[in-house]
Amino acid sequence: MEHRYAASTRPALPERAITVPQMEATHASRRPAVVPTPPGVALWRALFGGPTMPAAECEALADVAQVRQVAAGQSIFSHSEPATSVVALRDGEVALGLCIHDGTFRTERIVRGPAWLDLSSGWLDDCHSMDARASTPVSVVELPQAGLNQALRLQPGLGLRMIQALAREVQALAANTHELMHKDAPARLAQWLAQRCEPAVGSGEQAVVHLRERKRDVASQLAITPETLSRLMRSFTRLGVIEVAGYTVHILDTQALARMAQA
Amino acid sequence: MEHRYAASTRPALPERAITVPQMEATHASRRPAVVPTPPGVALWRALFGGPTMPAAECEALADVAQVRQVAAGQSIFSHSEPATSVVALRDGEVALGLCIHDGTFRTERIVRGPAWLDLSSGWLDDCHSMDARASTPVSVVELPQAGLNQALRLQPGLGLRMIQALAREVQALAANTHELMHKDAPARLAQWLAQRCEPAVGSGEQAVVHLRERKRDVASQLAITPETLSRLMRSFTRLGVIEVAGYTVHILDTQALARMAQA
DNA sequence: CGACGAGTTGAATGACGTCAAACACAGTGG
DNA sequence: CCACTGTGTTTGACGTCATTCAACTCGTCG
Repeated sequence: MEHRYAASTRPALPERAITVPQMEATHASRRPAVVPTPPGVALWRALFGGPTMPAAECEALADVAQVRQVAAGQSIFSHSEPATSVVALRDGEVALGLCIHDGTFRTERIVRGPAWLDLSSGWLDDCHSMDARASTPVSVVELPQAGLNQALRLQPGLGLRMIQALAREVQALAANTHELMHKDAPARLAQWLAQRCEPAVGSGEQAVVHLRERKRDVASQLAITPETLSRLMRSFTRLGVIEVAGYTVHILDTQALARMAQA
Repeated sequence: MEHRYAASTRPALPERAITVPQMEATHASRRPAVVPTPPGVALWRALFGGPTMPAAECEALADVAQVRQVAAGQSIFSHSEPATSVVALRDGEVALGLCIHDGTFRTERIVRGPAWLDLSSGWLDDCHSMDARASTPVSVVELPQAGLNQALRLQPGLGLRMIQALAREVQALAANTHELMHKDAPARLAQWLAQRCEPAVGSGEQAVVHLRERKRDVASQLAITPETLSRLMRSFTRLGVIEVAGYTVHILDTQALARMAQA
């Protein structure tokens, strides 16, 4: 009732997520208009998390990589479609989730490139475990299984890098599982906020989180309903831990937030 | 009220889980009494899931593997202890979970050998993500990072196998996460039962699940309380889907169970 | 203006956890 | 053989947290 949206904070909604809502997925499955530039060293280093990745290994990957442009709203791959490649995201934003019965999409995770989209299914002769849908125009890199095997033979060092990338994914998933099993909704939200709070934005001591997706998508990721998210935000605000202005969340008490994320 | 425990079904509780409850973890951290026999081809094939694994690769692994015997109740590794090895379980039963504040242990998963215990942390210079505690006397195989790198150089095919093992782990964890996010307790129990129902045991058509751990540990794995598990079992029984006799669960209606596991 | 979609808020419902008591069974020692 | 004890499980009463349903507001787009 007291504090309505500040003038400049509300319109900052992540444009494309709103302006491209669900129903643009109709035609134009590929767009050869923009010639895809081959992926460079920077991409591979970002994906494998090592600034020390030798150029030769990058090249071996680039040789077998296939770039694909996907329009916003389009499906990139779908669960239960057999996976023949390891898939990475070069540019843009992708919603990973599951397309449920009546066509509605349940987002489980939102990924912004560069990042892996499906690092595991491609190695097994198995289906993708999720659906992936572009929420912006994206550029996707696919590494077919056969090509990967070849690259591994040429550059044995790649094997270790791939193993480490998978190991990181396992760690992340295990942590996620742990949270879901043992933390309640407030703790999960607190952790989520703490994880992505940028240190400060000039104005003194305050940490800030800019929500870059719709709040309902944030809720999806936390496995709660949008209503619950809203209530939790208000509850945190009443406690003086955060301050919400549209899609900008100011963290007033970082320690309290960390404490709430514990249990 | 009507059906009390059948005479022969109840005592079948998985002995050691009962007779070794919590408090044997005191001394004797290693037991050189039994000379550990070096791990054989069968172990590696079981771990990597391929009957086609060449003997040379197995040998390369065996060369760097270190076997360790751990007594029941002992810790095998502990979370926040830096991991220097990939760890596998050869024999016995291990509870993976987290040792919470006051010393109580929250089981998240129960593993019976042969299986991987921590396939990911050892590759990164990172901590184990869980605690592991032997619930029977176990035989553990450790593959130190340095040795693994060496084995990978000698046998390049090992890289691919390791990648596939990790990929399988990622798939399993992703499925688990998915269940926790979107399935309620009855669905999770139904799925858990359906997953481990042995086809039949001679007596006609009936599928059977033998609980090989305490019910409270089953509950832990499903992220519910023992009370809720008990109530769900009774509710399923009332629906005519299962029949519970101590630690033996008869599946009366496999299809109904599968249906309940869906949503 | 009117429609629509995002977010918020309130009331009602339900699912699951907590607490406490009772029960079943095994092992022990009289 | 029989109480007695300890552990595991079951049951009931009750509370809490989160979802559901139904308004309602705000802003944008037609």
